[in-house]
Amino acid sequence: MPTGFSADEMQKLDDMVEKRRRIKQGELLFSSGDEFVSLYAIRVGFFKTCVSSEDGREQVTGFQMAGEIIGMDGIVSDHHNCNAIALEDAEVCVMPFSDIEHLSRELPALQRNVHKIMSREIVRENSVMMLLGNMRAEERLAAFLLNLVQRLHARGLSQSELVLRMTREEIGSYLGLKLETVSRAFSKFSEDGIIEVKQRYVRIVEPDALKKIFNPQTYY
Amino acid sequence: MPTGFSADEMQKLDDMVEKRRRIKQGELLFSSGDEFVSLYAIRVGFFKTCVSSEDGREQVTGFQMAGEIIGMDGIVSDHHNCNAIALEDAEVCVMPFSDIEHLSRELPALQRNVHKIMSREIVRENSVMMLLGNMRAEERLAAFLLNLVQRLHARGLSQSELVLRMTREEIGSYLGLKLETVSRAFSKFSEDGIIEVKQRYVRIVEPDALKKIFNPQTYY
DNA sequence: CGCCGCTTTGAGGAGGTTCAAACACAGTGG
DNA sequence: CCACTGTGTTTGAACCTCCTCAAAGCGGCG
Repeated sequence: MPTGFSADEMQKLDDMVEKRRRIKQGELLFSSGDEFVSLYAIRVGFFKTCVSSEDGREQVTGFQMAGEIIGMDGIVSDHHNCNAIALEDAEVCVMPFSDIEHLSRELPALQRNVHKIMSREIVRENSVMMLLGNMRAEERLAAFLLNLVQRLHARGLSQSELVLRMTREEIGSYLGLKLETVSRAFSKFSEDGIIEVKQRYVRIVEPDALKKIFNPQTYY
Repeated sequence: MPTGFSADEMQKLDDMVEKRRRIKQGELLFSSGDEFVSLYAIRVGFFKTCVSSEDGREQVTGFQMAGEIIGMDGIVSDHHNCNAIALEDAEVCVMPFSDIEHLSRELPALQRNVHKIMSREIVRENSVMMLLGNMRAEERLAAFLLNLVQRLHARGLSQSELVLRMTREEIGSYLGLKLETVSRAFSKFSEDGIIEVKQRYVRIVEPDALKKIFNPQTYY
């Protein structure tokens, strides 16, 4: 949240986000069909969101980490349209959406923030569509790794090392690939000396090579 | 827009949407990088939105018709993140976003509406991700046709006949397929007697067959 | 230790892409 | 009026990437 609020306003914001909820690894924060009541701000932990078709196919629609907001899919129909699952033990702030709407009528900065968060999600999904529609397997994985490490770095973590919170299958689902294809791409990057991989641990040795794979043209 | 506004409120809404803009076929309503000022409500016509990567690949992110809102991609960064191109001569209402934010502080129903519109876009993009990540070519085209005809029907048009406003290439870009693959899928549906196709004209002869292709499980 | 979930690797196959050529249709101008 | 042109579409054949199926390997945990 940006600053620029008075003490009184901060108090109201604090009241809104006072409620916490813990979710253990593997448990659902909410699932498709649940009544929509609140948005959730992730305090600690790592989530995936996924939708499933009636015939049982699953699509991971995003991975969310501390500081990010989830649940906006529920606003349109007053019911959630995806599942949110904790990939590690997690804690969220429960923010009742009616409170958010009420408060953001008084606090233009909060209103603007809510709009930006939703717009950011729209833009993110646009770039995932680009990924899924136009890119080859290795380009997708390169983009995925670069995005993850960039977000982790913004949270004070390393920009070259990370521990994946999700399985190859979940990465594959997000990227529109099978788990074997993801594994092969990891192996290829490793053989080429671009990354070091050991199970969930990944170290990015040649970030520029990764960027070049993600976006070839820029480097011609 | 839903009703439930007083006469005074309606006047304010009218003032906000008074400004119109005409866009000829092939012209841009806005393009990536443009400063974000307004959302646009389509009054007449048909648009596509698309993003392009630095190496020139294009991804159509959506097709929008009369009654739908575009431009929400611009909120997050105060600059648009995609191009909006008219696929036929069109007219839009220009709705300055600062006015929208100002008014929606006074009108909870408007505020709620703005939130729903953005949430709807997020949910729509989720289902496109499912399409791109999990479905085969014919399933994608079936889903696309069913979605189009359903939206047209909601506007009082036929639920079995439509004239496509976009090329095979644009459909392909949206669905993550090449234009030849789209063409072949049309031909296949036509051979199977599911649809009749003549260039841009399409008649859905067997909607149930199309639904079955889109979602096999439901019909087992 | 031995089980279980996850990952890696290989071989073969399928769906979609690429390249190429012919066709349909609308608009233009002789 | 009709040939001419350009854009968009259809169809075919060869190819390539990714998927499928299968088996083995790794690592954590009871």
